[in-house]
Amino acid sequence: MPIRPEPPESEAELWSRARALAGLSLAQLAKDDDSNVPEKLLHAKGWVGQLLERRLGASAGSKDEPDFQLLGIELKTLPVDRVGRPCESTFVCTIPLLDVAVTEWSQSRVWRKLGRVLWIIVEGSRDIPVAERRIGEPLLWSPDADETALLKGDWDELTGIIGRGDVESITGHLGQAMQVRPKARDSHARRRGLDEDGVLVERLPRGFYLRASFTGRILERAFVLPRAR
Amino acid sequence: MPIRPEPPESEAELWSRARALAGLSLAQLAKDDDSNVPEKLLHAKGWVGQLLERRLGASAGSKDEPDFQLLGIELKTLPVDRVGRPCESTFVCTIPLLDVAVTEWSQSRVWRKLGRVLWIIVEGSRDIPVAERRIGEPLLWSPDADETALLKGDWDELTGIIGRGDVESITGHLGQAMQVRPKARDSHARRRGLDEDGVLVERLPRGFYLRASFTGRILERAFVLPRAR
DNA sequence: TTGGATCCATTTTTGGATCCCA
DNA sequence: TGGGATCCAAAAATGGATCCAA
Repeated sequence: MPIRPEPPESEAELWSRARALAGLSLAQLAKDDDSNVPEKLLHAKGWVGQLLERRLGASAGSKDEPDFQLLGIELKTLPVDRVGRPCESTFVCTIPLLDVAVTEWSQSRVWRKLGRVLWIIVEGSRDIPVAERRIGEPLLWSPDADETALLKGDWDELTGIIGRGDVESITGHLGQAMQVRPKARDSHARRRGLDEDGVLVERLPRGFYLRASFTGRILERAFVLPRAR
Repeated sequence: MPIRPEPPESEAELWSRARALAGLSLAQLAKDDDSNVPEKLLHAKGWVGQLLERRLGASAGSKDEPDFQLLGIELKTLPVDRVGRPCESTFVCTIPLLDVAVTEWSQSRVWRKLGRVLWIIVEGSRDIPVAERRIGEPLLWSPDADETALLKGDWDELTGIIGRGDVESITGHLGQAMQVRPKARDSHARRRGLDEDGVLVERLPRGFYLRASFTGRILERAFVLPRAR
């Protein structure tokens, strides 16, 4: 009897569901889900995220919409180390190489996804067995003015380069808060893109990712600084 | 030990392979393929075409290229009735609703596919058991001036309507040689298209098809008229 | 540390077409 | 009768991310 709730009908309902999970181990969540806890995440990289999607009633599937469609809220799990700092970057979305350059920031997939996010903190240290890792506090976040400016700045810089057909020159070093990195089955994967002359060519698929340093500051703002006041 | 040849390296090699199949039954082909002959094609609509792809060494898979990539030749099976007339229309390609209107005929997927076609005639009467249906003569065809003009005329008319956002007004009645018809899992399927104002909307996916009357004339030109001279 | 590489499940798309009722 | 509806297999794309060598 797996627990598979209907989509939450309000932000308050989603929030209350998320609060109720804080402190539970992944083993406890998996039991209610009738799914087996993998020993390692190497061959189950999306397992934690999908477990939480089911448990919280996310409804978007693989549609290009926020996970909670009714509420316009995106769900992201955020693995943290023992000190509470993110151990990984956070995938945002794939990059439509053909038209990202003619898309306005306000109409972009990045902005649509990041406008409102339910972060679920999860222990991510590799020396903790997956089953014993615990869910932390949830955080309902929208970027403030500073964060929005950072993201838009990176967006403009990176999509500008892509629009010039120079995506191959982009490395993960670019972007203060958000970077562009490969997002593919492997380094041989190819999708259609544009070269410097606007001609169709095959390119390695890319995605936008939030740097761990950026999500770390989000957590600090929410959990650390308020207490210090 | 299924027969799975390498792609043919010349038109002559492909032609010789195709000639060798004339007169064989589908059961005989299936035996060399280690595949079972379906009783009806209702739930195996693409079976004959894929059987011949494997047997002849087609290499494009589901890429947007001619089946014999090296040779620029498209493979099409053509089911005919007892009198040798096509019993079905022939699917050409799906229609990229977003950009077909700004594509030149000479750069179109239709022209790339139909520039050179290896037609394999197959008995298609429903009262002949699938296993007993026989392969007919192959035909290596390129459209002549008249056929090209017909196709380009239909292309210009149909893509013009689509470009105006009027795809919903198109029925299978339009087009002399080539028509536009639904190409989808069912009538509820939707893809992105443009409305009259150029706004993104969800539309039923469509494809280009050759009318049976058009492919019938191709066969007449190749097999009937020469003998009558 | 972290940028580049990779992994799984599921959905969507593509290419192969034929079915069937008004 | 043929235009609209539908069917399957396989490949590609998407959304979920973590791994690991330098």
